Formats: sequence, C-alpha cells, structure tokens
Amino acid sequence: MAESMLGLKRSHRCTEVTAACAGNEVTVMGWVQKSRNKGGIIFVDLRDRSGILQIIFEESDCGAENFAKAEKLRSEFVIAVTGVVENRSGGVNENLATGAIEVRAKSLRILSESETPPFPVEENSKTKEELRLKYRYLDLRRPDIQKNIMIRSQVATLTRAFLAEEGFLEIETPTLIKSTPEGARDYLVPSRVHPGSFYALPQSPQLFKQLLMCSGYDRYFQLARCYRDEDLRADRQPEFTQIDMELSFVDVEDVLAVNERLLKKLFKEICNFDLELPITRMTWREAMDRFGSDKPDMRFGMELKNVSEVVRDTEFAVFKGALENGGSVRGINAKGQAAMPRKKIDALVDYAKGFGAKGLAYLAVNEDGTYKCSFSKFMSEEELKTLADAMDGQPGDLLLFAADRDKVVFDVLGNLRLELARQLELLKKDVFKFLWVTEFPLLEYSEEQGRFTAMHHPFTMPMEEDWALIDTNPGAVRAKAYDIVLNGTELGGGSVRIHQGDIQSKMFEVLGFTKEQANEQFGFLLDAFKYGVPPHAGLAYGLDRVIMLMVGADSIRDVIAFPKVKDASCLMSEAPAPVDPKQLEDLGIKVSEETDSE
RNA sequence: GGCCCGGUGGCUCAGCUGGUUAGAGCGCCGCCCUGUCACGGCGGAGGUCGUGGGUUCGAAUCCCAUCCGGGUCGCCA
Repeated sequence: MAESMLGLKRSHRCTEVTAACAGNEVTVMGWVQKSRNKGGIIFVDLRDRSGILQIIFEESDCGAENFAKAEKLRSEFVIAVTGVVENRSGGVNENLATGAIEVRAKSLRILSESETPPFPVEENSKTKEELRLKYRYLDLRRPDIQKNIMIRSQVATLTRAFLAEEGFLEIETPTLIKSTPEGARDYLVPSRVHPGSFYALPQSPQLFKQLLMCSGYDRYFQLARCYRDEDLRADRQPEFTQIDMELSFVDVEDVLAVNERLLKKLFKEICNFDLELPITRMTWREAMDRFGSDKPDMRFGMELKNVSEVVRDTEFAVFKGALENGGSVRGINAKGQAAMPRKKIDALVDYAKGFGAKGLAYLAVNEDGTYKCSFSKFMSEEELKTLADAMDGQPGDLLLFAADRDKVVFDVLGNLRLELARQLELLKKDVFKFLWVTEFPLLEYSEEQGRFTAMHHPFTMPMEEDWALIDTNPGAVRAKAYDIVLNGTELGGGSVRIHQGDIQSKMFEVLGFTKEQANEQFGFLLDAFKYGVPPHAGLAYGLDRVIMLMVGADSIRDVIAFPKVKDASCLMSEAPAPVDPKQLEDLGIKVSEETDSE
C-alpha cells in the first residue's frame, strides 16, 4: 500500500541534515538501506544520492500506527519521515558522515514498497556485471556508481562554464548524417522517404564543426554523442560522448594552451590535483623510440633502448636476420627482475608473441655478475657484456630484447613494458601523468589496402617543412596533429585542418581518391572552402575515458548510466531487437525468407 | 572471426583426480529483543549445478556442441 506524499515537502537530503540542525524538525525522503529492529526501538538507515542518515523509531515518539508501519520496512522501500534532529545518545558511527546525529521520527509514510532486490544495493558490489546490467536501474542506486555519474555531470558543467568563458559557443550538429566509408564502420539508419538510402550516425561531428568555422562561429564546442559500429573493449563503447571543439585563426600552440587550462581546471575541481603547466610534450617519433607507443604511460620508466648498432656484427641469427631485413633490435631493462623464474619469463615470451613477436630474447645479470641468457651460445662473453652495458644492466637486472621490423619491435616492447609495470604494480591510479604527443605521421601505409591512409583524417594539415616530401616519401611527412595522453590512455586528439584547396586536392590524390570520389563524399565541405575559410584547428576528448581516469574505474561501463555489453546489446532493454514487419515495409526493407519461415 | 577466463539456492562462493541426501556465508520468511549501525538469539524455506547431447552401473565433476557474461587480438580514419 503506497501512501501519498500530499502535504509533505522534503526539507533536506540525507547528508544535508547536520549537527547544526539539532532540535529542528526535518522531512527526509529516500530508500531504506537497512532496518534494524530491536523490539521496542527500530533503526532505519535512509539512503538517497547524498548518502545515509539514521532514523530512529520509538512508539512513544511516533505513535502505535507509525511504529507498526516501521516494523514492516524492508530494503529499498521508499519512505518519507518527519522528525526531530538530535545528537545520538548512543555511540557515534565513524563510518557515516551523519554518524553523530539521527532523526527521531514523529511520522512515517511508506511511499512505495519494494520486492526483495535480486542483488544487494551496496557499495563495492561483488555481483556479476551481467546481473547488474540487467537491473541497471538498481545498480545505478549504488553509491560508487552514483558518485561516478555525478562526477560526470560535474565535469560536463565545469567544461561548459570554462569554454563559455573562453568564448566558445555550444552548437549542436546533426546525428543523422551522410555515411563516409573512411574510418570506423558507421551505424546506418534507413530513410523512409528515400527507400534504399541511409543516414549514418556520426562517428564525430568533424565535418560539421569545420563548416561552423567556415560560417564564422570562431570557437565552437559540443558534448557530442558519437557512434562507431566496431567491437567493444573495456574502454570502448559503440556510443560514446566527446567533448568536441574547434577554433578559428589559431595554430597548434593556441589549441594546446586552451586545453591545458581546461584540464588544469577539471582535475583541480574534481580530483584536487594540481596539474603543472605546460604539460610535457613529446613528438610521436620520440614516443615510439623511448616507449614503443604513441600513448606512453609516463608513470614509470623502463624505456626502450635501441641496441641495433651494438649487435650489428653478431652471429645470433635472430638479431642478424632482423637487422638484415631493415628492422632493429631493442630492449628494455626490468630492474631487479633477474631472478624471475623461468615460467614467468616464458609467460612474457607468450605475451610478446601475442603482439607479433616470433620470440623474446632475455639476458639476466645475476647478482654475482654472471649471465643467464637465452642466446649465450651465439655470443661471446665479451659481446654479452657490451650488450648488458649498453642496456645499463646492473647485477639483478633482467634485459628483454625484441628483434624484428620496427613496427613489431615497438608493439612488442611497448606492450611488454606495460605488462611488466602491471606485474610490478607500478601503475598507481592516484598519480596523473599528462603528455602531449605531437607531430604524428600524416599518413600510414595500409598493407591490406595497398595504399596510404590518413592516420588522423584526410583534413589534417601537414607540417610545412615536410610538405615537399609528399611525392617522394609520403610516409615521412609529419602532421600538425596532437594527442593528449594521460597515464597511457589517449584522452583526446586533434589537429590543425587543411584550409587550402591545393593542399587538400593533393591529400586526396595521395590517399587514392579521384576528384569525383572526393566530391561525392566531401563535396559540401570542399565547396564551402571556396567561399572564404579561416585557418582552423580543433580537438576532441573521449569524455567517458576522462571520467574513467578521474574516478579510477577499470571499465568504461562504470561511468556510463546505461552501457552496452560486448556484443553491443543492452541487457536491460534488450536492444537491438527485431521490429514489426510493417515497420520494415514502411522503410522499403524486404524481410528475408529465412527469418519468415520456420 | 581467433584465443583466454567464468556460469552451482536471491547474492558471493566451495565442491570438479566421477560415488550416499550438493555445502557455507550473506540475504529471505516467522518468532523474540528499547541504543543498533557487518545488531543479536531461536526456528524455517529455498538448488532444472547455463542449455542440449554423449561416455558410464552412476555426471555439478569427463567429452562434444551451444547460449550468456568478461578480457584480449583483429578492428577502432
């Protein structure tokens, strides 16, 4: 029997009731976290999004009728309580913000009863995610998730306030747009009016924000929903949110500067972390050489060393072969890990193989200065010592080497470095190491497609000093592109855009577009650029990832109210789902025979 | 699409080299209890061992297939 709240008005959230309210009458409403019935006295923990407040029921205060109702309270009942705030006469609960006070109930209304929930609504839930996601509305009641969702809201609010103050305009762009085959797979939406034609959901507002620059809006931002029909990961959902921005009459420095100020503000307000400016910068080349990654985790060292020259004359076939094929030999030094058991090293070798390595060579410098080495029979003692010295191998160190094409070597060692850091517990979540990675390659060669593709997108501005190489050595041309990296995660990225017709035409040519194809796909943008386009540049953050790192979540699902699971479905609503044949008919989509029969 | 991990009362798990009636903690239900806050005491209910097939005298346990969830590689301009 649900009662009405007629005549009642909530005066406080649970933790807004403080010792300063002692003696005052308050009305609080929320969910029963827990009821402890002692017989003649009942304690109820009342929960809302602010936290928990203890209510005390005694028949002498609330009367027989209310007391009888209080005896029936169970977890997750929604109640309204009017009573007087008092300092607890019993002990103080140090675990609660409101642990020194309680509300002595004068009246109680049960606004809504609850069945026993399928899992306990509590912090640090151990319940399987599958079940939590099916009952996401219950899971979202849990304090740790509520904290994440509220921080997310705070970040959005702070971002809007900051960017507005910096002269940015918040402008919405369409989410039913034209599909472009470059990049990730599009989600498609059939057109009813144009049977056989489709809209795409945007992977990002890229083209529209550039058009807004053309139109003179100068500084734009948007908290933009974006969609990519690719497989999910712990940090990737098919629909996600970007903090997207674009600025006119700027170059790289301007974009980085305003974003450094934004990040400083956000991390100060949310994490009370003082971000020291300017943020460290590193070119893509340096990041790859030193860390084997374009998003290096700067919380620890263990940098890569190129020992190709040291082993140039070796007879060791693995090293020799890699060098003869134009590759390199590089290593990392796992300090103090020389005693790592063989089994564990083998596991690392397997891990490396997962990233394309054919194997992993190791050289352990024992405490007594002798070596334990997987390739000792192919090298003299002298050669081993030279190699160990080149790696700064002290007694007790474990040196690990990969020899292959550069791409493989970087991939293997970059990931191995992270794996070792995980094993050695070097990845502290309360440390924030920011990094700008700049000067990305403009293009990367796709073996699969047999051509160069844009590393960022086709509108990324090449660096002036490299542009002359575009015909002779396109792979060497660097771009005015940059990523913001935090603790080894790419938080966001952007670039200066091409605003000159001749450079843009050349780009399309290099990417293998014909004039017709370029016009077909991007004609409206190219046309717009004919009518006066300002130099412009931008950047977009993955908001979900920003929140993840701020709250230390392991999964992106913990910072999204209603996330999807691995196969991109929703366990709660069961989307996607088949639709009524009539709906398909309206859209001019034929139902296949197989689905029909059976 | 590949590889790896998991699925046992409502929840979290144990059991898994096959062998009586599948256990524990929490939760739930009933009774008792006036200072609890991981409340306490007494009693009780509750399980197709994800699903299907196979091996066997006998399967939660072994085999095959399949479904569901997670991680990862491919993929993600």
